[in-house]
Amino acid sequence: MAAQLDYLTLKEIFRRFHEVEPEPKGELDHTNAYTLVVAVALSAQATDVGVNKATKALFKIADTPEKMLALGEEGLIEHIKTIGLYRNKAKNVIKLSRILVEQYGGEVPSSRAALQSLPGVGRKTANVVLNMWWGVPAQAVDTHIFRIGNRTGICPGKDVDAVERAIEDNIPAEYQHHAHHWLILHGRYVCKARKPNCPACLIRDLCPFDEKTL
DNA sequence: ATCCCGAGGG
DNA sequence: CCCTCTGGAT
Repeated sequence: MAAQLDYLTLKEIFRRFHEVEPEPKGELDHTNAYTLVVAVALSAQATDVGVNKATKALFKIADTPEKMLALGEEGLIEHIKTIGLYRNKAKNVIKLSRILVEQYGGEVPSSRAALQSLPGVGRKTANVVLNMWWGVPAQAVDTHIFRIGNRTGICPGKDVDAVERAIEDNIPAEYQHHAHHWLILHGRYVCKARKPNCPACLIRDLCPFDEKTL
């Protein structure tokens, strides 16, 4: 676990991220708050490319909780069988849809507590929805952010909660809201798990990892 | 700590 | 073959 980078280094790192990509977006396809929740829930331990492939047809016939309930668990499974963990995910999406209809008037709630009470929605998924849909500077720590946070020292921590705190406590306030997407895209395309592409890295000169592996 | 679990890459 | 992918519930 790399040591926490200092404030000025972090400021320079995010200045560069912002310069290259002022408005970073996620890559999970969705058409409304409901399909966003479902897409993020489906994305656990799966690639967004794989999730998008499955939800393309699914969201054409079930882009509301009511329609998802009409489709049913078995019908849903047929659409998401190509995604990992599909049995648990199908059960959760059906249960979650029923709760949205019965307790939230078919709408997606805007509080973390309400989101996290939904089956299949934990802290990470709730934070993604809060950030992307409700504009809250919530920090969802996924596999990429946990890895590169520790590898680079941008936001190190022994578990995801510690990494989330490292982000909130150390990343300059003006970059908090978009930090999630800058970090995840950097982790996905450059600072990859297996073969990090250090020569193509925007912050190579500020990273403690590269010099050890050259 | 363990289970869930298919697709894609190396 | 093995590893990784925007985790969550038990």
